[in-house]
Amino acid sequence: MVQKEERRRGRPRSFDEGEVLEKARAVFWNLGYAATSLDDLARATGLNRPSLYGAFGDKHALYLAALTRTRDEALASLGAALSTEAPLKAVLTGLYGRAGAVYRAGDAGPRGCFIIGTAVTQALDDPEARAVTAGFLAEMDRLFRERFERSAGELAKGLAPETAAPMASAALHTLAIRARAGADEAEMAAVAKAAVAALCG
Amino acid sequence: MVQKEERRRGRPRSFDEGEVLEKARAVFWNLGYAATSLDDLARATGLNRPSLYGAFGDKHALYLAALTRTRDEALASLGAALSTEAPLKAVLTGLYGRAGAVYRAGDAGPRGCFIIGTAVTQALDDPEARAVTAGFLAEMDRLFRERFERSAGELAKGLAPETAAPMASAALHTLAIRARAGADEAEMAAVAKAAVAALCG
DNA sequence: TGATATTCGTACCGTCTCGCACAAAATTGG
DNA sequence: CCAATTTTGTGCGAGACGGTACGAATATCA
Repeated sequence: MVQKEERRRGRPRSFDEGEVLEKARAVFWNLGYAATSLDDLARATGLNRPSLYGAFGDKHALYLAALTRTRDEALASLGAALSTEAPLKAVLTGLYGRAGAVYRAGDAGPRGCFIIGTAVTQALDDPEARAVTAGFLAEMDRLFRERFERSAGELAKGLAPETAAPMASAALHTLAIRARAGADEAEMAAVAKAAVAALCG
Repeated sequence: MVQKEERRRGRPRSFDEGEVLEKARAVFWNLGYAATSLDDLARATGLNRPSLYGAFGDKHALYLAALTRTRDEALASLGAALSTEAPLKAVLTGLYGRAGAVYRAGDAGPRGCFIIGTAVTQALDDPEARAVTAGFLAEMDRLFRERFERSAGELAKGLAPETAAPMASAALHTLAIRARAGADEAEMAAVAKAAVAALCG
């Protein structure tokens, strides 16, 4: 049974935590961690700084919350896409196409992948961001590898699952980078097609 | 004939512009553009802020100088590596191995590629950084493609030069990302090996 | 209704930020 | 030796930064 959240004692919150986190993430996504100020976040979420602070802790904690949430959502989405039992070529084509569309979206220009576009920069000086990033990359490799093991016959000749997996991840990485650098739809499609060709022959 | 730099009128500079640029780049490389302060740069270079300002302009101009210099150096190095006429497999293996070593170096931890690790984040809000990044990516693709066209027979069966090129670039991108996320030498080697396998069969 | 608990909004603190003004220092030209 | 020119270093100033104290507001509990 679903545990109904019991009413707490004091003044109720005037915002939804999830929505706020999403709006905050959008700002981090556009500007990166370091270039985002608490004022930017307050403006975007509609909250003022003390409320933000009370709900999530300081700026770094808020960023980490957005980061881990993104990691979970992205991996869930990737896992779902890879669990469909269509031909591998079709699965990958659809997957890369949808990823490219996400990477090219954004209110302030195409913004790539949140983790690759912001956490990688942050990773050197921020052990927690680095850990999330490393876990994200490893899990991505694992999901690809497991799918490739289930349909190894559809890989390009001579390509083992554990060899194809990091290259399948690499295709997503390069799409994320190229999108943020301003690649147009044609280039994104060409890269996606090249990845499928290299992986499936 | 080499134009001897004639002595200028006033007080001579007490520093070498190239060395300063290199030290400044190291700071940007570790922290990213936004998280780097002029004080950080002054401390690392030994100059004080007004000298830095006088020689390069503001923080953004200094970053762009470091960025374009890195682009030029990296592309020259890649071009040189790809112009050796050894077997393609050997060329790529050596190239990815050396790139991985560079990406794993750094006084404050493995720092990846300067452009991918800092300019990609910056790209969304900074048209000049985005332009340098986009040019870097395009030129990289071009260098790979031209080399592949010269030795198309060594590519994996069914892989065209213009298809293999973006994936060869993607391998460098993923190496840069993984290094900054803390990948150990074994993972870097495995990814490099996987890239060669996917490209050369 | 009154006590308690939680959140909200203003207002503020100390610190750091970038960029520059200004005078001293160091060199060349005459 | 003096004028002209350029760099150097101190030091400042206006503003942005992250973070918090505190009282008002809004809810539940008894």
